[in-house]
Amino acid sequence: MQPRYQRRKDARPAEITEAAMAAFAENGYAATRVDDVAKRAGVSKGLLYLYFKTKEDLFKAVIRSFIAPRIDQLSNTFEKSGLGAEAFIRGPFLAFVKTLPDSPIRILVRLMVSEGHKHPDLVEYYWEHVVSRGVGILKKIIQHGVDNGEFRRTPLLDTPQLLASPILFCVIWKTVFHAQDQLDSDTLIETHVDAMLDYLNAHSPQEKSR
Amino acid sequence: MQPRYQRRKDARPAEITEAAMAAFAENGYAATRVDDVAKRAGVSKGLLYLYFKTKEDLFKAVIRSFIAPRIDQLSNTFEKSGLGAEAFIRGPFLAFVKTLPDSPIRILVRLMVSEGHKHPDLVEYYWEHVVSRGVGILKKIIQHGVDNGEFRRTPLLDTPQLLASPILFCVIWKTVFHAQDQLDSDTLIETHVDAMLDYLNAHSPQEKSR
Amino acid sequence: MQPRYQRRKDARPAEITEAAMAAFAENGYAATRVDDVAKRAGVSKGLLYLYFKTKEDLFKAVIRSFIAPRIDQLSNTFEKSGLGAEAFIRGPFLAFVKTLPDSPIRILVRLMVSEGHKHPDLVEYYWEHVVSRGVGILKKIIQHGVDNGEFRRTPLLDTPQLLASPILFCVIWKTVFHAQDQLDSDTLIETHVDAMLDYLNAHSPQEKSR
Amino acid sequence: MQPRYQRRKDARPAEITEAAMAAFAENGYAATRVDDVAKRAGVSKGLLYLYFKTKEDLFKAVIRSFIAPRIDQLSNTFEKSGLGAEAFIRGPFLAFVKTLPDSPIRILVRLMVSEGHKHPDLVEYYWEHVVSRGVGILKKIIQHGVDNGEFRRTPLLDTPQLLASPILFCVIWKTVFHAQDQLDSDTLIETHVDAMLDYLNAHSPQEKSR
DNA sequence: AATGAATGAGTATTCATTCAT
DNA sequence: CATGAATGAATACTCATTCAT
Repeated sequence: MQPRYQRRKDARPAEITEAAMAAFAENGYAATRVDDVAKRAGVSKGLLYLYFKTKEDLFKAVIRSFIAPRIDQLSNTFEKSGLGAEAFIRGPFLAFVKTLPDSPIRILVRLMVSEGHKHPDLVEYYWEHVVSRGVGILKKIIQHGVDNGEFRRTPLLDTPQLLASPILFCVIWKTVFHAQDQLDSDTLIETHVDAMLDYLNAHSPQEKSR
Repeated sequence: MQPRYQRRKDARPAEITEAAMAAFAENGYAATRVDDVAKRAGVSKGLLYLYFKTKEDLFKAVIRSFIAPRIDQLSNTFEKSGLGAEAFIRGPFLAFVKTLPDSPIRILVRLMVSEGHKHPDLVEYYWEHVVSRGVGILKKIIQHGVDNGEFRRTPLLDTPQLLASPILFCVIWKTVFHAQDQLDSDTLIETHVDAMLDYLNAHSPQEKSR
Repeated sequence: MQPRYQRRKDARPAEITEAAMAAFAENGYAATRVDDVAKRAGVSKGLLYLYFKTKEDLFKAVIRSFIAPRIDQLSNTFEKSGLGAEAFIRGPFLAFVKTLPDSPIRILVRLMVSEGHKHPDLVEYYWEHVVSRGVGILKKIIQHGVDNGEFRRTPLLDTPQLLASPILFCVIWKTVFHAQDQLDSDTLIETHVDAMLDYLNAHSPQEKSR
Repeated sequence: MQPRYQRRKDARPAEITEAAMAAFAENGYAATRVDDVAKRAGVSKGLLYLYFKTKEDLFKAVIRSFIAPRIDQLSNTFEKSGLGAEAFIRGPFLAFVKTLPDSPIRILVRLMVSEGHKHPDLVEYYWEHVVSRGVGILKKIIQHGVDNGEFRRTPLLDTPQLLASPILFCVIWKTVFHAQDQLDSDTLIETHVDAMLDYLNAHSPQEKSR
């Protein structure tokens, strides 16, 4: 009958979720009004409640919409690339990582920091699906470097997230100080990676006592 | 039980501010009820409003109470120490930095990330009084190392905050994933500093062309 | 009992305004609770705030609802009547004026006296739309009487509101002393008009030196 | 011991009452804060409550402080003057009446109109001590004029307050429209008195049927 | 499916009043 | 007498949620 309506039916949840993402990103959870989300999505409040039972429901849907399948992709890329650890880090890894500070992940980080406390299940969810896997991949890469003689055995094997730490640093810095400072995140990240690789390289002559 | 009248005008603001700090840290700005802050402080709502005109006022007082005078202290320490750059970084700097991830700064960071958006003046305040100064000190130390031949000339001169980036990383990580993971922030920070110093050291034979 | 949903968007504002008029009339602005207005209107507080952004908004709407279009009507009546000034004053004018002391204008007067101070824009509004026009009509009538020889030239041309002053007098008197005294406002007003016309009449032989 | 203190002790209530009068005049009863009154009076809130048990108490004291003993004085003046009714009205009465619209009575009127409703005892008090007596004096004067042949018998004998009605009119007008219009109350009152006397004069040839 | 009028519990803020000092 | 810190009840206003249409 009314294809216009039917065609949109499937898209509705996503439309609302996107509007909500923008709203939550701007104001945080508590300060975001459901009314506003509905208005942004061009939908009535009533309809919104048809798709999401509560405001919290909507919030969770927003957070979940961030699942980064690229994490697994990164893992695959590494295994299929046949590259050495350093080459992979300097190549695909660095390229990927440099895109993050200006990606929508900023929103996710902001929301997790602000609201994570109240939604432990979401934190758990992200930990399991994204973060711990990411850390696992990093560990695998470093281990691979050690195994094939590229890298020394360093404490980085126990805290591989150090390799990716500048991402979080840049995201936070940009989120908070965007008005005060234009951080050159590319350079910062590259420098960090350079330093890490120096540190990891087995041919480095210094004694790393600790 | 408690005497109704305590007549301790001077201590009150600090008492209230501390209670508010705890409350804001737990729930964020919007989700914190003034009523609760008053209760925590063992004070009536009315009294709270005698000292702070609005909830926002209170919030700002909390944030401002974080001024880290230790920043300047660090600067002084460096200049008076007579230590070389590396020695200073490995010594007093590292010691100081390792205390941060578990200090109340966690709260500050959380609040700045969650609510900074809404209070640009506070962000500005912190930028001016704390962050930009901190960055300045880092730069001065590195520059000193370059000047006296300890360090190579690297991009770290332009993004000195990289030296301190793990602090923010650890704070965020612990804030969000305290239930999932016990991050060994000491090791992470030490490893990072080791790596940075390797990278900076002039005697390092590699070409850092980048 | 009452259906929760009445869906009568159009009538709502007027219903609320009327309830508010009664409440404000009874207690004045500050002492009227929005809750009470809502209750009187048989409506929830929330709905009230859907139509009026603030309590002051509501107050202004109430005051504005008093616009007396009869003012202009009076002017037209005079011009179309073809009556002489005295005949008009003794006829339509007197009839109209006698209705006022017991009309809802009492409320308006009370509110303007009590709250006018705080709402200068409302006073201005009424001055412009009602009072100054009313004074203008009075002046026109008297001037007409002078022009066609009915009336002498008297100071009433400069203070024509004197002709209508008993209205305000009666309203105030009744408002304040309703429990102490039953003022016969009809007689008072008629007497006043009689006196004014005597005074105005050109054939009156006395010298008005003043 | 402390004559400074003791000397003021007696004056305190009056000082507070005056400050309160100013405050109530500006804002009305409900919108006046006891704090403000105390501050205006240069006194602590606690002391204020030592003299006046409640805010309402204070209000009543303010209102009562207005008792116009001049009312009785006017009555005496009339009886001792030996003047005829017209001469008295044109003389001492007019002079007295013309002072009123700009006297503090404005405040009293405003307060009675705004708050009288809530304080019937005050209204009663004023009715008995001031207003009904004033009306009585007016009636006596007019009656005297009738008795000695100066005046005709008119309905003014039943509504003698008409003679004084412009006072109230001017007070209200000035209170409400001070920003819009500079009413020449002297002229208005004089004109009104002229007209009333014309009307009252027995030698006036017209038939006053009503 | 879609709307938006209607609800009411919840929150910031004010201010008369008290009372330890 | 005098103070002003302290209280808490009262009140304007918001917003998630419901439901007749």
